[in-house]
Amino acid sequence: MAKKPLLAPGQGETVRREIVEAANRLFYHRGYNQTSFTDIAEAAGIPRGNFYYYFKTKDDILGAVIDARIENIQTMLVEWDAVDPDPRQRLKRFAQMIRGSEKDLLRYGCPMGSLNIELGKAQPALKARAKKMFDLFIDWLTRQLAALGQADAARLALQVMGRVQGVAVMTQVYGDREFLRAQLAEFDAWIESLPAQRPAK
Amino acid sequence: MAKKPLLAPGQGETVRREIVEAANRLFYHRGYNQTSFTDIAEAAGIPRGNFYYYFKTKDDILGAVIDARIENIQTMLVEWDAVDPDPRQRLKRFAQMIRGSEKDLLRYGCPMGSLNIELGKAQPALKARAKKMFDLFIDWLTRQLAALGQADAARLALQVMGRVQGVAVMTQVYGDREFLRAQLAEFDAWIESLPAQRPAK
DNA sequence: TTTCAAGTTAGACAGTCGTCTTACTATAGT
DNA sequence: ACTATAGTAAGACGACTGTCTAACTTGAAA
Repeated sequence: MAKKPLLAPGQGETVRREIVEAANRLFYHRGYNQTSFTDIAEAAGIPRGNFYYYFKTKDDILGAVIDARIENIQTMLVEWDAVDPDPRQRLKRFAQMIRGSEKDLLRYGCPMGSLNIELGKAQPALKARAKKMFDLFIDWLTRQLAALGQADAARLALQVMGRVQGVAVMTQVYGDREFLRAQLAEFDAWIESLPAQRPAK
Repeated sequence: MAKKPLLAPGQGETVRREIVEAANRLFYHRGYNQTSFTDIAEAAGIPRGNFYYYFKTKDDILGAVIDARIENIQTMLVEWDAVDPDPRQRLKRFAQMIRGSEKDLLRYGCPMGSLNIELGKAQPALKARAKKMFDLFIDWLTRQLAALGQADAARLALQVMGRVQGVAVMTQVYGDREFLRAQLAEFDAWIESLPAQRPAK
């Protein structure tokens, strides 16, 4: 519900954002459980004590981080939809976005996948929230594939996402940028190969 | 080199094995960084103090766990090769193995993938060791695909492994056993579709 | 029977973790 | 000028972390 700490529409809102940004970065780079309050406070440039004013628990921070990621994804997807009316071009933009984060992918893997895997091991409540990031992409992919006339677009979207996740894992495990590029090229080709219209029944 | 703590060919070797087994299970279920010495000692049923006699650091335990996993994988692959001379049947056995760990996959993801992702974030030395588990499968897959006459078998093996990893991630994220089964069925079909001989040049 | 290494056990160690309390400063409305 | 409130800052809290020491028990060789 209320995202604000108590009832403050003041200046501290920017501090709060800085904390979330720092935590977001650290959770991605080191993992959630491997990031401490002290780490975040240092990265955000605020004393550790000030923390509790904005977030009561570490889980709260993760909640805020997930919310921020979800919002970022949503804005991104809305923008894609606004810029490209053609679902095929939108899908290509999706591949392009992955290319754009090549460097991070090699080092840290997929931010959604790695977080979900970490939380899935022993923090079911937190994982449930993190899963929503996937939902956004899956729904968006489903819509694009359906617009291209694909039957069973939802199932296909899951498959596509799975393929992307697999590529992300292998890319991080082997630190192989060529593999990533080749797989993305294949993905592009696959997008091209999709029929333009609903196939004749 | 020396796997034994000092120079002991005595009884404590079984205790050592129990520690490694308990750690192996816990690292899989909770993650490496999320498992404490105390956890392992409790699970292995030995007092915490006895630990240091067998392993000097936590990293040492992980090393032993990885070694154990590597040995398990190797024995498994050798057995597959011994039982089935046909590479196609061997590949199906690979799919069958994944089916057999459905329950664990749903809850904890792929033990190789999740460990590599966790260690890849900030423990490069340990990750390098964990990567060897992947190497075993990749090499084995390459051999089977080459035996089936596939050109560029190594690249294809990477792709297959990537696909499996992607399925594992999605399976854990969505806790969807039907998705896993469907994907494995498709994998089986793909294996069947591979040409029996080297294609005419 | 003595000896000595293999293996066991309890607990100390310093550091870090997430959490929380308390006192402080700044500022805007009255 | 006074007051209420938003926000800052320091540091204590008990629990837990990985590591390490030192005293102990066992069992077999000498």
